[in-house]
Amino acid sequence: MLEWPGAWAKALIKPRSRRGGGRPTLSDVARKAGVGAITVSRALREPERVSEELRRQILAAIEELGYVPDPNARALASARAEVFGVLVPSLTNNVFAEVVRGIYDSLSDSPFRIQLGNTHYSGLEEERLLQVFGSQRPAALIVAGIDQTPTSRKLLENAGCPVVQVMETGPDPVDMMVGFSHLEGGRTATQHLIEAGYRRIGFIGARMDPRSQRRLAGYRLAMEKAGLLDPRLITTTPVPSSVPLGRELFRDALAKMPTLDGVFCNNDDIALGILFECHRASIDVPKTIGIVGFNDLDMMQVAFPSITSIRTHRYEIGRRAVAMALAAISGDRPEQRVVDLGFELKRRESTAR
Amino acid sequence: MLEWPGAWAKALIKPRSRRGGGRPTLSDVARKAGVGAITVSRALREPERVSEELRRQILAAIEELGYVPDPNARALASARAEVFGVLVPSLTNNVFAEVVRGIYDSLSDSPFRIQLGNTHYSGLEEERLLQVFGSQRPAALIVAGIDQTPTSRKLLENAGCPVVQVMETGPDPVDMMVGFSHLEGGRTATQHLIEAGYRRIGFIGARMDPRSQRRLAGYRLAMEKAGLLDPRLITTTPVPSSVPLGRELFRDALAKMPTLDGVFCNNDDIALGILFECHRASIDVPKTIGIVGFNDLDMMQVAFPSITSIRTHRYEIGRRAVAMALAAISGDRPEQRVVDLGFELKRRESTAR
DNA sequence: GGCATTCTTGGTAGCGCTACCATTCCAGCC
DNA sequence: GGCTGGAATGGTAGCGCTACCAAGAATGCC
Repeated sequence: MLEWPGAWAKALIKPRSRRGGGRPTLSDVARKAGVGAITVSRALREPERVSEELRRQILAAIEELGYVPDPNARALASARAEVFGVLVPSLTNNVFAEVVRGIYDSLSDSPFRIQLGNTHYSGLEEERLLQVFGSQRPAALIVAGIDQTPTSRKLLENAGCPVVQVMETGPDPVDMMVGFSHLEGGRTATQHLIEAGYRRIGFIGARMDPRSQRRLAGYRLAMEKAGLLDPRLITTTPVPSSVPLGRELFRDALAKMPTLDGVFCNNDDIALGILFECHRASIDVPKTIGIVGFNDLDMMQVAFPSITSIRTHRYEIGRRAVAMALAAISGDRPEQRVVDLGFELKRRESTAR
Repeated sequence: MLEWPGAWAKALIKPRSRRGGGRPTLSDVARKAGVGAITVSRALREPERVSEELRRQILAAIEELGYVPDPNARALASARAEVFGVLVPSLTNNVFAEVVRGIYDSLSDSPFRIQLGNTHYSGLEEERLLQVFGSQRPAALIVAGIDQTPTSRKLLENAGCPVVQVMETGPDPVDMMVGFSHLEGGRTATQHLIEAGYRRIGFIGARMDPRSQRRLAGYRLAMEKAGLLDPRLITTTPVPSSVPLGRELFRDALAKMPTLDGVFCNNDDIALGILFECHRASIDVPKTIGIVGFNDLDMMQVAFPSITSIRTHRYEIGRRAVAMALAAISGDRPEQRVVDLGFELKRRESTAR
């Protein structure tokens, strides 16, 4: 049955109903413009290699049909997706949100999409995401931090694309780095408290990720040098950071060491929690206690009293990372592979004794 | 030249050097497991349709080769990418960051990736991103807000996938909605101030996006009903919201209306800026001025005095949006297409007169 | 004028995967 | 015993695009 001659041919002729909603494809454009498909492809990707004349025709056809290239087909054919993979440990932490914003803003006018991953501060999760991202053959990878697990590091090295580690600088980049020294930041903050005349200076830190650990190391160095270091001055917890937690930790620290006269905080959330607790307990800032934060969120300058903090250039880190990756993609890898954007001590009322 | 018989055949045999770094493909797995390629594909996507025996062999081969499916090829062949498109107006606004976090957390164990877009509160940018996202044939779209332009709305309707509008509820969903009524939130906040005995209650708002407009509308309703409405009580600006801006706006409001005795703020950042300014100017909160914020960031409860705010369920909105989209994808579209997650008035010291 | 060289354009063959259909095999039934 | 129906498996033909190679046209040079 169905052995009549046309059946087989018919099946060949009908190109199978368009699976996707029938959106125009590159060859639709080519047909309309009266050129070969490959020429349309070129007109889109390397316009200078197509004659003025044809380019206009092709652009007109694209306009008329409302053609939009299929990124999946493009990625499959070229074995390279126009995607930046971005890995951050948190989406709600304002610091990373700003880095991500810098990345998005820098890439919004480019053909590149962004694949954002949240590692939840977990090395294992980072490995998993790197695996997933790698399967997409991204154009570049931007990862937060420099403390990748050996597995992650290998994945990054074999990614076959530019890699930028952000937020920190360090001695041994996988490829490129943009950030600053958290250790120096911690040292500077602590130094400032010491110079302002504080002596029993505590370190209070939540979510002690590697960057916080290095801030703590900077604190230790400064305190040690001044002969002020006392382990009881240090209060940390792995619990995620928040303003309410700052209050709790400050109470703990005070209970442990009632003569505390200054605190260098892990970050501004903690600092703010401490400030509020000082208000509540009628502890005078900066007279009785000096407070220094880290990151300098914009609320620090309007807090009352305004809070001294280490200003970090988060947005700029994101932008710079993209700029470096883009340069590497287009062939001229920047000769300076590790960029230190530094930080700035913002002296404010909370340490103006 | 090169006319010896093997030349042509050789070119056929050698499958052209692997364009991509030679990672294993589905047919490598199939060969290793001694089955057809399609069976491997099925074992991955519909395991129950493959016999126990083969499934084990295939899984072993996958393990051994370290095979990872290529999402681009998959998307191209099936005309459907395993991608959720997510559009938010801001990446740094804590509120949207929490929604996005909810979405990521809900999707982290699924095969779905997330394509995040930042509209910068611009309708035009939203249209552009919708166009771009649409070209990827996403599995679902999640967009913030209900005030899409007609073009955006059409793009959403023709997206050919589940669409969830989040953050707000409204009468006319494109497809599904999860959120709450900002108008009711504004009304409740204002009502609370009135009941607490405040009379010259100002509205202070920055970045007056549609949601803020509706909060303002709620404020108007409550004030009007109480016979307290006076246009000079309202201070707004299109400038992006921030804590420092809250301080500025409060000063403006006070200059305009020195007898102000309460403020309902657009959001918690503004409220915090006002609180700080009150401290600085020695204005007693809640005695001289009552303050109500919106969103209830966790710092509100530890501020001194703690700040009354409207608690919104941002994280939950993200999770719910994903749950609804996932249900729709798997065929059983939830019968309740508009989900109101409500809000909660958190009474605190800042309005405890 | 002949020939090499560059510029433009096109054809062909996949990229890695899945939709569609075909085939095989076996249980269950009249 | 033959037939139906379903389950398990496989082959084939693309999805929409680009890499690679080839060919023709235009240009330059001796």
